[in-house]
Amino acid sequence: MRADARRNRDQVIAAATAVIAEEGPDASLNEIARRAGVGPGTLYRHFPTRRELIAAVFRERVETLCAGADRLAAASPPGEALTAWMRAMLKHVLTDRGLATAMMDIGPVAGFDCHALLRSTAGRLLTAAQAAGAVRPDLQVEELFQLITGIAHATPDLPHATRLLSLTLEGLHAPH
Amino acid sequence: MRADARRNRDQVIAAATAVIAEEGPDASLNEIARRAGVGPGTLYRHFPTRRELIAAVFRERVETLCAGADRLAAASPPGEALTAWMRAMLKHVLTDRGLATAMMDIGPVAGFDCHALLRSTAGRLLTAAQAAGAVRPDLQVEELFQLITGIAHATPDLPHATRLLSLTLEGLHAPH
DNA sequence: ACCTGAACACCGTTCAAGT
DNA sequence: ACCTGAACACCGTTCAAGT
Repeated sequence: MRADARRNRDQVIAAATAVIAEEGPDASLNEIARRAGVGPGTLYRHFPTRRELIAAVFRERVETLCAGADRLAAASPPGEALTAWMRAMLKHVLTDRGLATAMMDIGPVAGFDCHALLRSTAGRLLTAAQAAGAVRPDLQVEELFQLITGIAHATPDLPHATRLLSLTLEGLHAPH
Repeated sequence: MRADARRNRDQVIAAATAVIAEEGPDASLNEIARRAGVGPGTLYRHFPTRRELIAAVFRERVETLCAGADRLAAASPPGEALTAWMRAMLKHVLTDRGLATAMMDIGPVAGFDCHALLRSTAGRLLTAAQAAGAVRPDLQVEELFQLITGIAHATPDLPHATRLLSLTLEGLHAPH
C-alpha cells in the first residue's frame, strides 16, 4: 500500500470517527471526505460501502470490549461476569448516538467480523452463566444482543439505559 | 375548509400511509406528494413538518389501540390486561417497519397528542396492575414505552418481538 | 384560498481526467 | 496505483406564479 494511500485511509477513519460521533451513523459521506481533506472518490476507493467505513471505525472499540470479557470471566462468578459485560457493552454502544444498530448490522467486511466477535464473546459468558444456574437456560445470544441494541436505541443516556437493563435482567413482574 | 383542499389532504394521508408502510418513516416526501397526485408545495401546506404528517397517519391507529384498553381492563385481571395491551401495542408498532421511534417521538401536533394518549392509557393499566401486586411497583410508564419501542426496533418480526417481550416480563435471571 | 411546479441547496455515487 | 473533483440523479424545502 502506497504511503499516501495509507495516510488518506487513516485520515478518513479519523474524520469518520469524529463526524459519526457528532451526527450518528447516517452522517454525510461527502462531509467526512471533506473533513479528511480528500475527494469523495478517495473515500469510496477505500470504503466501497458505508458499512465498511463503519466497521473500520468500530474495529478497535469492539476488539477492546471483547478482550475485556476474559478479564471479567476470571475475576467474577459467571452470572456477574455476564451482566457486567452487558453493562460494558451497553456503555460502548451508547458512546456515539444511535450506533447500536449500525454496530450489530454490519456483516463481515475486510477480514473483520464485528458481529461474530461480539457473538462468540457473549456466547462464552452466557454459556458459563447458564451452567452456573444464574441465567435462564433458554436464553439465546441473539436475543441478548437484541435486548441491548433495543435498549440503547430507545434510551437517551447511560443512566436510563442501565435502569432498563436492570428491569430486563430482573423482569417486570412483581417479585413473589 | 375548501372541498379540493380537504380532498388533497385525504389523498396525501392515504399516500403517506402506503409509502410509509413500504419504506418506513423516512420515506421521501416528494414521492408521497407524487403518489397523492399533488405538488410538493401542497403537501407542505397541509403538513409543515414530517412529524405532523406522521401524526396524521397514526392518529386513527393510536386511537383504536387506546380504545381497546378499556375493553381489556373490564375483561381481565389487571396484570393480564396490562401484558395483553403491551402485546397489542407491540403489534401495532410493528405493523409498519421501524415506526416505533416515530410514533413515540412526535409531540403534540394539531390538537392530537399521540404520546399523551398512549401514556395515560398505559398509565391506567399499569397502576391497576401494580395495585393488584402483579407488576413491580417501581416501574414507570416511560420505561414501559422505552422497552416496547426498543424491542420493536431491534426485532425483525412479531414472533421475535413477542419472545423478547416475554423475556422482559419474566426477566433474564434463572427462576430460583 | 389554495394549488402548482420550477428552483435551490443538499446528498450519495460514479467516472473521466490527471499525477 | 492512486487521487481529484465535476457530474448525475436524487432528496427536502421554498416561493413566485397561477386559478
